[in-house]
Amino acid sequence: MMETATRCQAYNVFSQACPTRMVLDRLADKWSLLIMDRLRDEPVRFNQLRRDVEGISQKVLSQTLKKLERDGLVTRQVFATVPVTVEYALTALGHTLSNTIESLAHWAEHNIDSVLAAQREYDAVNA
Amino acid sequence: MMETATRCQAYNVFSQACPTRMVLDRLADKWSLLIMDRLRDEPVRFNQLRRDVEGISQKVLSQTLKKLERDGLVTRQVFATVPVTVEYALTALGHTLSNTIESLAHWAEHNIDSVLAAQREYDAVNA
DNA sequence: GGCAGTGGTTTCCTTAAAGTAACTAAGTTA
DNA sequence: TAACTTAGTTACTTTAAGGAAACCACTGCC
Repeated sequence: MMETATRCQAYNVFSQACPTRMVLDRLADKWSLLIMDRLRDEPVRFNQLRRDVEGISQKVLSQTLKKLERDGLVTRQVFATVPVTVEYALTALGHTLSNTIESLAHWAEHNIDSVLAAQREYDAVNA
Repeated sequence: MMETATRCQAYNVFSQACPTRMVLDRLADKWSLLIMDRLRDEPVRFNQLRRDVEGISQKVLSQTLKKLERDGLVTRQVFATVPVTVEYALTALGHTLSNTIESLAHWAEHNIDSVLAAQREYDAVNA
């Protein structure tokens, strides 16, 4: 039986049944955060997204967008132009999450040098 | 040739060579964020961590802790007790990151219901 | 001597995520 | 008519992550 979000919070985030952990699991893939970050400032079309998020394949982009749409984080809007235009954008819910994602990105930008230094030091000691 | 963090920031986070993306990649596994969240308030011993973070195996816990230690986010301290005690704790760097992790966890706690509702609606439409 | 507890490592296997490439469809241009 | 664009899907393969179980060393306890 699934616990409610409230119960989960009252117990612990580390429980397997906790929905919070489900969300964390969902975002912890290779591309979701990157895509949401790209959508932060403006709606972006499929192929533009594919060009901007370097290295992602058509298949995985499509899959990931579908998941994000299913989770209510992203909208998909089709325009009957020729060729057809499909625009992806963050929902209101998606925008509330993107603030956190941005702070994660900021952390990475500001601390990447410390992380790389730590890695070098660790590797030197554990040669 | 590896770009510097500054160059990366000036260009874009979405580039494959960007170190920021390396950090995002590293954190986007199944357990890292969860472990760091558990270490947030106090140092925790190996087996305690294993019991608290439900579902993680001994091997994966050990691997993940090593990665976090290598990245300079977690320290490992051995006490010569019997049986031996090994305590894991966040570094100063790790603490700066844990604030962001906490906000991610908060987001999940507050919005899980919206996400689940969106999923139900999506599944109903795409039956 | 044998079991318990600590904190791991090693091996083997399964599974899920991701990559590659080819294919579709609709319409526009040359 | 053939090629190009958009936005995908499908089939197949590869890779990486994770899980299961057994093993190690150390020592105290009974």
